[in-house]
Amino acid sequence: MSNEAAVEPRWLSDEEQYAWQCYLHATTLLEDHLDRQLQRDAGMPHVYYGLLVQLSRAPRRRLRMTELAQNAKITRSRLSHAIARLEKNGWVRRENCASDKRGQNAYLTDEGMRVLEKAAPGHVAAVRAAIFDRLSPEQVGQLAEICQVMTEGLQPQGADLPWLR
Amino acid sequence: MSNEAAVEPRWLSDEEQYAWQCYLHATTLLEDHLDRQLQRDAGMPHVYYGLLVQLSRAPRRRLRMTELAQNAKITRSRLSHAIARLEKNGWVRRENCASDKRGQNAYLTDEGMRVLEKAAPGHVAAVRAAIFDRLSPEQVGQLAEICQVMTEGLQPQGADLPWLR
DNA sequence: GGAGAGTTATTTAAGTTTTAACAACGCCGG
DNA sequence: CCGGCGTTGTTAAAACTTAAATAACTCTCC
Repeated sequence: MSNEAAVEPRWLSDEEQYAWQCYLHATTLLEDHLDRQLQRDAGMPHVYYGLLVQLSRAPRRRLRMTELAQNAKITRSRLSHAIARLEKNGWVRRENCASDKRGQNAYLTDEGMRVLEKAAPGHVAAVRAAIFDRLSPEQVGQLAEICQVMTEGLQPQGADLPWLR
Repeated sequence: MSNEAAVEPRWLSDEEQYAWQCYLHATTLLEDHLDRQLQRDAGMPHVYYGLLVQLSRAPRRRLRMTELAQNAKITRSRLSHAIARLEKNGWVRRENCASDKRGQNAYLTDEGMRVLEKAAPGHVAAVRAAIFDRLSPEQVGQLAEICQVMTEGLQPQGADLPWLR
Protein backbone atom coordinates (compact mmCIF):
# COMPACT_ATOMS: atom_id res chain seq x y z
CA MET A 1 0.00 0.00 0.00
CA SER A 2 1.64 3.20 -1.09
CA ASN A 3 0.86 6.59 0.34
CA GLU A 4 1.81 8.56 -2.71
CA ALA A 5 -0.81 10.62 -4.49
CA ALA A 6 -3.28 8.80 -2.32
CA VAL A 7 -4.89 11.84 -0.77
CA GLU A 8 -7.26 14.14 -2.58
CA PRO A 9 -5.36 17.39 -3.07
CA ARG A 10 -6.61 20.46 -1.26
CA TRP A 11 -8.04 22.49 -4.08
CA LEU A 12 -8.34 26.24 -3.88
CA SER A 13 -11.42 27.73 -2.30
CA ASP A 14 -13.53 30.09 -4.36
CA GLU A 15 -11.89 33.10 -2.74
CA GLU A 16 -8.45 31.69 -3.35
CA GLN A 17 -9.21 30.76 -6.91
CA TYR A 18 -10.52 34.24 -7.54
CA ALA A 19 -7.48 35.86 -5.96
CA TRP A 20 -5.22 33.64 -8.01
CA GLN A 21 -6.97 34.60 -11.22
CA CYS A 22 -6.68 38.28 -10.32
CA TYR A 23 -3.04 37.85 -9.50
CA LEU A 24 -2.25 36.15 -12.79
CA HIS A 25 -4.07 38.75 -14.80
CA ALA A 26 -2.57 41.70 -13.02
CA THR A 27 0.99 40.47 -13.07
CA THR A 28 1.03 39.37 -16.68
CA LEU A 29 -0.64 42.55 -17.85
CA LEU A 30 1.75 44.71 -15.90
CA GLU A 31 4.87 42.93 -17.02
CA ASP A 32 3.65 43.15 -20.58
CA HIS A 33 2.85 46.80 -20.23
CA LEU A 34 6.22 47.70 -18.76
CA ASP A 35 8.04 45.64 -21.35
CA ARG A 36 6.35 47.49 -24.14
CA GLN A 37 6.79 50.86 -22.51
CA LEU A 38 10.50 50.35 -22.04
CA GLN A 39 11.01 48.70 -25.38
CA ARG A 40 9.45 51.69 -27.00
CA ASP A 41 11.06 54.41 -24.92
CA ALA A 42 14.42 52.89 -24.12
CA GLY A 43 14.95 50.04 -26.53
CA MET A 44 15.13 47.29 -23.95
CA PRO A 45 12.85 44.96 -22.03
CA HIS A 46 12.02 45.49 -18.39
CA VAL A 47 14.52 42.97 -17.05
CA TYR A 48 17.38 44.67 -18.83
CA TYR A 49 16.31 48.00 -17.47
CA GLY A 50 16.36 46.47 -14.01
CA LEU A 51 19.96 45.45 -14.54
CA LEU A 52 20.96 48.99 -15.38
CA VAL A 53 19.18 50.21 -12.27
CA GLN A 54 21.03 47.73 -10.10
CA LEU A 55 24.35 48.76 -11.56
CA SER A 56 23.58 52.45 -11.18
CA ARG A 57 22.98 51.94 -7.48
CA ALA A 58 26.09 49.85 -6.87
CA PRO A 59 29.26 51.38 -5.37
CA ARG A 60 31.32 52.23 -8.41
CA ARG A 61 28.45 51.41 -10.74
CA ARG A 62 29.80 47.90 -10.91
CA LEU A 63 28.86 44.48 -9.61
CA ARG A 64 30.08 40.95 -9.82
CA MET A 65 28.04 38.95 -12.27
CA THR A 66 26.76 36.54 -9.69
CA GLU A 67 25.73 39.28 -7.30
CA LEU A 68 23.92 41.11 -10.05
CA ALA A 69 22.13 37.93 -11.03
CA GLN A 70 21.03 37.37 -7.46
CA ASN A 71 19.80 40.91 -7.01
CA ALA A 72 17.81 40.72 -10.20
CA LYS A 73 16.56 37.23 -9.41
CA ILE A 74 17.68 35.76 -12.69
CA THR A 75 20.04 32.95 -13.60
CA ARG A 76 23.66 33.62 -14.35
CA SER A 77 23.12 32.25 -17.81
CA ARG A 78 20.39 34.70 -18.55
CA LEU A 79 22.53 37.47 -17.18
CA SER A 80 25.42 36.54 -19.44
CA HIS A 81 23.23 36.91 -22.49
CA ALA A 82 21.68 40.11 -21.23
CA ILE A 83 25.00 41.73 -20.46
CA ALA A 84 26.31 40.67 -23.84
CA ARG A 85 23.45 42.52 -25.45
CA LEU A 86 23.80 45.60 -23.26
CA GLU A 87 27.49 45.60 -24.03
CA LYS A 88 26.73 45.68 -27.73
CA ASN A 89 24.67 48.77 -27.07
CA GLY A 90 27.59 50.32 -25.24
CA TRP A 91 25.59 50.70 -22.04
CA VAL A 92 27.53 48.22 -19.96
CA ARG A 93 31.02 46.84 -20.10
CA ARG A 94 32.84 43.97 -18.44
CA GLU A 95 36.13 43.93 -16.60
CA ASN A 96 38.09 41.23 -14.88
CA CYS A 97 37.76 40.95 -11.17
CA ALA A 98 41.00 41.65 -9.34
CA SER A 99 40.52 39.29 -6.44
CA ASP A 100 39.18 36.31 -8.35
CA LYS A 101 40.47 35.39 -11.76
CA ARG A 102 37.19 33.69 -12.62
CA GLY A 103 35.21 36.75 -11.77
CA GLN A 104 33.79 39.44 -13.96
CA ASN A 105 32.43 42.80 -13.04
CA ALA A 106 29.79 44.46 -15.11
CA TYR A 107 29.79 48.21 -14.96
CA LEU A 108 27.51 50.88 -16.27
CA THR A 109 29.09 53.18 -18.82
CA ASP A 110 28.42 56.90 -18.95
CA GLU A 111 26.30 56.32 -21.99
CA GLY A 112 24.39 53.63 -20.15
CA MET A 113 23.84 56.07 -17.32
CA ARG A 114 22.47 58.65 -19.71
CA VAL A 115 20.12 56.13 -21.27
CA LEU A 116 18.93 55.16 -17.84
CA GLU A 117 18.37 58.73 -16.75
CA LYS A 118 16.44 59.45 -19.87
CA ALA A 119 14.26 56.39 -19.47
CA ALA A 120 13.64 56.62 -15.76
CA PRO A 121 10.93 59.30 -15.68
CA GLY A 122 8.76 57.49 -18.18
CA HIS A 123 9.22 54.23 -16.40
CA VAL A 124 8.36 55.63 -13.00
CA ALA A 125 5.33 57.29 -14.50
CA ALA A 126 4.20 53.96 -15.92
CA VAL A 127 4.69 52.19 -12.62
CA ARG A 128 2.84 54.94 -10.82
CA ALA A 129 -0.02 54.91 -13.27
CA ALA A 130 -0.37 51.16 -12.97
CA ILE A 131 0.07 50.77 -9.24
CA PHE A 132 0.91 53.51 -6.83
CA ASP A 133 -1.49 56.13 -8.06
CA ARG A 134 -4.27 53.57 -7.84
CA LEU A 135 -3.62 52.08 -4.43
CA SER A 136 -4.14 53.63 -1.02
CA PRO A 137 -1.11 53.89 1.26
CA GLU A 138 -2.57 51.04 3.30
CA GLN A 139 -2.78 48.89 0.21
CA VAL A 140 0.81 49.66 -0.67
CA GLY A 141 1.78 48.42 2.76
CA GLN A 142 -0.35 45.33 2.36
CA LEU A 143 1.20 44.59 -1.01
CA ALA A 144 4.70 44.86 0.37
CA GLU A 145 3.83 42.60 3.27
CA ILE A 146 2.20 40.01 1.03
CA CYS A 147 5.07 39.96 -1.42
CA GLN A 148 7.53 39.68 1.41
CA VAL A 149 5.80 36.60 2.71
CA MET A 150 5.73 35.09 -0.74
CA THR A 151 9.41 35.77 -1.29
CA GLU A 152 10.34 34.06 1.95
CA GLY A 153 8.85 30.85 0.68
CA LEU A 154 10.62 31.01 -2.65
CA GLN A 155 14.21 32.07 -2.06
CA PRO A 156 16.36 29.74 -4.06
CA GLN A 157 19.94 29.05 -3.13
CA GLY A 158 21.40 27.64 -6.31
CA ALA A 159 19.67 29.79 -8.85
CA ASP A 160 21.29 28.22 -11.86
CA LEU A 161 22.55 24.84 -10.84
CA PRO A 162 20.95 21.45 -10.46
CA TRP A 163 18.88 21.38 -7.32
CA LEU A 164 21.43 20.01 -4.93
CA ARG A 165 19.93 20.56 -1.55
CA MET B 1 8.55 77.38 -24.32
CA SER B 2 7.63 73.74 -24.35
CA ASN B 3 6.00 71.93 -21.48
CA GLU B 4 7.31 68.50 -22.31
CA ALA B 5 9.56 66.70 -19.87
CA ALA B 6 9.83 70.01 -18.11
CA VAL B 7 8.58 68.88 -14.73
CA GLU B 8 10.59 66.83 -12.31
CA PRO B 9 8.98 63.41 -12.28
CA ARG B 10 7.31 62.25 -9.09
CA TRP B 11 9.72 59.59 -7.90
CA LEU B 12 8.60 56.79 -5.68
CA SER B 13 8.58 57.32 -1.93
CA ASP B 14 10.64 55.01 0.22
CA GLU B 15 7.59 52.93 1.04
CA GLU B 16 6.62 52.72 -2.59
CA GLN B 17 10.10 51.86 -3.71
CA TYR B 18 10.27 49.14 -1.11
CA ALA B 19 6.90 47.73 -2.11
CA TRP B 20 7.95 47.77 -5.74
CA GLN B 21 11.13 45.87 -5.00
CA CYS B 22 9.17 43.30 -3.01
CA TYR B 23 6.67 42.98 -5.82
CA LEU B 24 9.33 42.42 -8.44
CA HIS B 25 11.13 39.84 -6.38
CA ALA B 26 8.04 37.93 -5.41
CA THR B 27 6.50 37.84 -8.86
CA THR B 28 9.64 36.85 -10.72
CA LEU B 29 10.51 34.18 -8.18
CA LEU B 30 7.04 32.75 -8.26
CA GLU B 31 6.75 32.67 -12.01
CA ASP B 32 10.13 31.01 -12.18
CA HIS B 33 9.21 28.50 -9.58
CA LEU B 34 5.95 27.53 -11.23
CA ASP B 35 7.60 27.32 -14.62
CA ARG B 36 10.15 24.87 -13.31
CA GLN B 37 7.63 22.88 -11.36
CA LEU B 38 5.39 22.43 -14.36
CA GLN B 39 8.21 21.88 -16.78
CA ARG B 40 9.45 19.09 -14.59
CA ASP B 41 6.12 17.50 -13.71
CA ALA B 42 4.11 18.14 -16.83
CA GLY B 43 6.55 19.04 -19.57
CA MET B 44 5.27 22.52 -20.24
CA PRO B 45 5.70 26.05 -18.97
CA HIS B 46 3.15 27.76 -16.79
CA VAL B 47 1.51 29.73 -19.56
CA TYR B 48 0.84 26.59 -21.57
CA TYR B 49 -0.65 24.92 -18.54
CA GLY B 50 -2.92 27.93 -18.15
CA LEU B 51 -4.16 27.41 -21.68
CA LEU B 52 -5.12 23.83 -20.94
CA VAL B 53 -6.95 24.98 -17.82
CA GLN B 54 -8.91 27.55 -19.78
CA LEU B 55 -9.88 24.97 -22.36
CA SER B 56 -10.87 22.44 -19.74
CA ARG B 57 -13.28 24.93 -18.23
CA ALA B 58 -14.83 26.01 -21.52
CA PRO B 59 -18.19 24.61 -22.68
CA ARG B 60 -17.22 21.76 -24.93
CA ARG B 61 -13.58 22.06 -23.94
CA ARG B 62 -13.14 24.40 -26.84
CA LEU B 63 -12.60 28.09 -27.42
CA ARG B 64 -12.03 30.45 -30.26
CA MET B 65 -8.39 31.40 -30.54
CA THR B 66 -9.00 35.05 -29.87
CA GLU B 67 -11.12 34.37 -26.83
CA LEU B 68 -8.53 32.03 -25.44
CA ALA B 69 -5.84 34.61 -26.01
CA GLN B 70 -7.86 37.23 -24.18
CA ASN B 71 -8.60 34.96 -21.25
CA ALA B 72 -4.97 34.07 -20.92
CA LYS B 73 -3.86 37.66 -21.46
CA ILE B 74 -1.47 36.82 -24.24
CA THR B 75 -1.21 37.91 -27.85
CA ARG B 76 -2.81 35.90 -30.60
CA SER B 77 0.59 35.41 -32.12
CA ARG B 78 1.95 33.87 -28.98
CA LEU B 79 -1.13 31.71 -28.74
CA SER B 80 -0.66 30.43 -32.28
CA HIS B 81 2.81 29.22 -31.43
CA ALA B 82 1.73 27.74 -28.15
CA ILE B 83 -1.19 25.84 -29.63
CA ALA B 84 1.06 24.56 -32.38
CA ARG B 85 3.32 23.07 -29.76
CA LEU B 86 0.49 21.65 -27.68
CA GLU B 87 -0.93 20.17 -30.84
CA LYS B 88 2.34 18.39 -31.50
CA ASN B 89 2.03 16.86 -28.06
CA GLY B 90 -1.45 15.69 -28.91
CA TRP B 91 -2.97 17.64 -26.03
CA VAL B 92 -4.91 20.13 -28.10
CA ARG B 93 -6.30 20.14 -31.58
CA ARG B 94 -7.74 22.78 -33.89
CA GLU B 95 -10.96 22.79 -35.84
CA ASN B 96 -12.58 25.27 -38.15
CA CYS B 97 -15.21 27.51 -36.71
CA ALA B 98 -18.62 26.95 -38.24
CA SER B 99 -19.91 30.49 -38.04
CA ASP B 100 -16.78 32.30 -39.20
CA LYS B 101 -14.57 30.89 -41.90
CA ARG B 102 -11.58 32.76 -40.55
CA GLY B 103 -12.05 31.32 -37.12
CA GLN B 104 -10.38 28.43 -35.40
CA ASN B 105 -11.38 26.62 -32.28
CA ALA B 106 -8.80 25.00 -30.09
CA TYR B 107 -10.05 22.05 -28.11
CA LEU B 108 -8.58 19.91 -25.41
CA THR B 109 -8.14 16.27 -26.37
CA ASP B 110 -8.80 13.42 -23.97
CA GLU B 111 -5.10 12.94 -23.66
CA GLY B 112 -4.67 16.62 -22.90
CA MET B 113 -7.30 16.29 -20.23
CA ARG B 114 -5.47 13.39 -18.68
CA VAL B 115 -2.21 15.29 -18.66
CA LEU B 116 -3.95 18.22 -17.04
CA GLU B 117 -5.56 16.07 -14.38
CA LYS B 118 -2.29 14.45 -13.60
CA ALA B 119 -0.48 17.77 -13.31
CA ALA B 120 -3.12 19.68 -11.40
CA PRO B 121 -2.51 18.36 -7.88
CA GLY B 122 1.18 19.18 -7.98
CA HIS B 123 0.51 22.58 -9.39
CA VAL B 124 -2.11 23.46 -6.81
CA ALA B 125 0.23 22.27 -4.10
CA ALA B 126 2.95 24.55 -5.44
CA VAL B 127 0.62 27.53 -5.58
CA ARG B 128 -0.59 26.79 -2.08
CA ALA B 129 2.89 26.41 -0.71
CA ALA B 130 3.97 29.67 -2.27
CA ILE B 131 0.91 31.79 -1.50
CA PHE B 132 -2.26 30.57 0.08
CA ASP B 133 -0.78 28.56 2.88
CA ARG B 134 1.31 31.56 3.82
CA LEU B 135 -1.27 34.32 3.73
CA SER B 136 -4.11 34.98 6.11
CA PRO B 137 -7.62 35.04 4.65
CA GLU B 138 -7.58 38.83 5.04
CA GLN B 139 -4.41 39.03 3.02
CA VAL B 140 -5.89 36.88 0.31
CA GLY B 141 -8.73 39.34 0.10
CA GLN B 142 -6.35 42.27 0.03
CA LEU B 143 -4.32 40.65 -2.71
CA ALA B 144 -7.39 40.10 -4.85
CA GLU B 145 -8.51 43.67 -4.32
CA ILE B 146 -5.09 45.10 -5.16
CA CYS B 147 -4.71 43.01 -8.29
CA GLN B 148 -8.18 43.95 -9.37
CA VAL B 149 -7.34 47.61 -9.14
CA MET B 150 -4.14 47.07 -11.07
CA THR B 151 -5.91 45.15 -13.79
CA GLU B 152 -8.44 47.89 -14.28
CA GLY B 153 -5.68 50.26 -15.22
CA LEU B 154 -4.06 47.91 -17.67
CA GLN B 155 -6.77 46.26 -19.75
CA PRO B 156 -5.61 46.37 -23.32
CA GLN B 157 -7.97 46.41 -26.24
CA GLY B 158 -5.86 45.47 -29.22
CA ALA B 159 -3.50 43.00 -27.64
CA ASP B 160 -1.63 42.17 -30.80
CA LEU B 161 -2.03 45.07 -33.13
CA PRO B 162 -0.34 48.43 -33.44
CA TRP B 163 -1.70 50.71 -30.78
CA LEU B 164 -4.43 52.35 -32.77
CA ARG B 165 -6.36 54.23 -30.19
C1' DG C 1 -23.11 44.40 -54.65
C1' DG C 2 -18.81 46.02 -53.98
C1' DA C 3 -15.02 49.09 -52.13
C1' DG C 4 -12.85 50.03 -48.02
C1' DA C 5 -11.93 49.12 -43.39
C1' DG C 6 -11.64 46.01 -39.61
C1' DT C 7 -11.04 41.14 -37.80
C1' DT C 8 -8.98 36.43 -37.39
C1' DA C 9 -5.27 33.61 -37.29
C1' DT C 10 -0.87 32.49 -38.94
C1' DT C 11 3.91 33.04 -40.38
C1' DT C 12 8.67 34.78 -40.72
C1' DA C 13 12.51 36.69 -38.63
C1' DA C 14 14.74 38.53 -34.86
C1' DG C 15 15.32 38.62 -30.02
C1' DT C 16 15.16 36.43 -25.47
C1' DT C 17 15.28 32.57 -22.16
C1' DT C 18 16.23 27.95 -20.71
C1' DT C 19 18.87 23.79 -20.21
C1' DA C 20 22.79 21.33 -20.07
C1' DA C 21 27.49 21.17 -20.63
C1' DC C 22 31.90 23.14 -20.08
C1' DA C 23 36.48 25.57 -19.06
C1' DA C 24 38.76 27.86 -15.67
C1' DC C 25 39.69 28.98 -11.22
C1' DG C 26 39.41 28.74 -5.81
C1' DC C 27 39.45 26.17 -1.66
C1' DC C 28 40.20 22.44 1.51
C1' DG C 29 42.12 18.29 3.36
C1' DG C 30 45.48 14.94 3.30
C1' DC D 1 51.40 20.24 -3.30
C1' DC D 2 47.73 18.15 -5.33
C1' DG D 3 43.26 15.74 -5.93
C1' DG D 4 38.57 16.42 -5.41
C1' DC D 5 34.87 19.34 -4.98
C1' DG D 6 32.51 23.64 -5.30
C1' DT D 7 32.17 28.17 -7.70
C1' DT D 8 32.18 31.53 -11.58
C1' DG D 9 30.89 32.77 -15.87
C1' DT D 10 30.13 31.41 -20.59
C1' DT D 11 28.25 28.91 -24.50
C1' DA D 12 25.61 25.90 -27.87
C1' DA D 13 21.29 24.32 -28.89
C1' DA D 14 16.58 24.17 -28.26
C1' DA D 15 12.46 26.43 -26.77
C1' DC D 16 9.85 30.35 -26.34
C1' DT D 17 8.29 35.29 -27.28
C1' DT D 18 7.83 39.41 -29.89
C1' DA D 19 7.08 42.42 -33.86
C1' DA D 20 5.71 43.05 -38.26
C1' DA D 21 3.72 41.41 -42.37
C1' DT D 22 0.24 38.74 -44.66
C1' DA D 23 -3.77 35.92 -46.42
C1' DA D 24 -8.38 35.18 -45.87
C1' DC D 25 -12.54 36.54 -44.36
C1' DT D 26 -16.47 39.76 -42.39
C1' DC D 27 -18.79 43.97 -41.93
C1' DT D 28 -20.43 48.58 -43.04
C1' DC D 29 -22.07 51.88 -45.82
C1' DC D 30 -23.09 53.91 -49.97
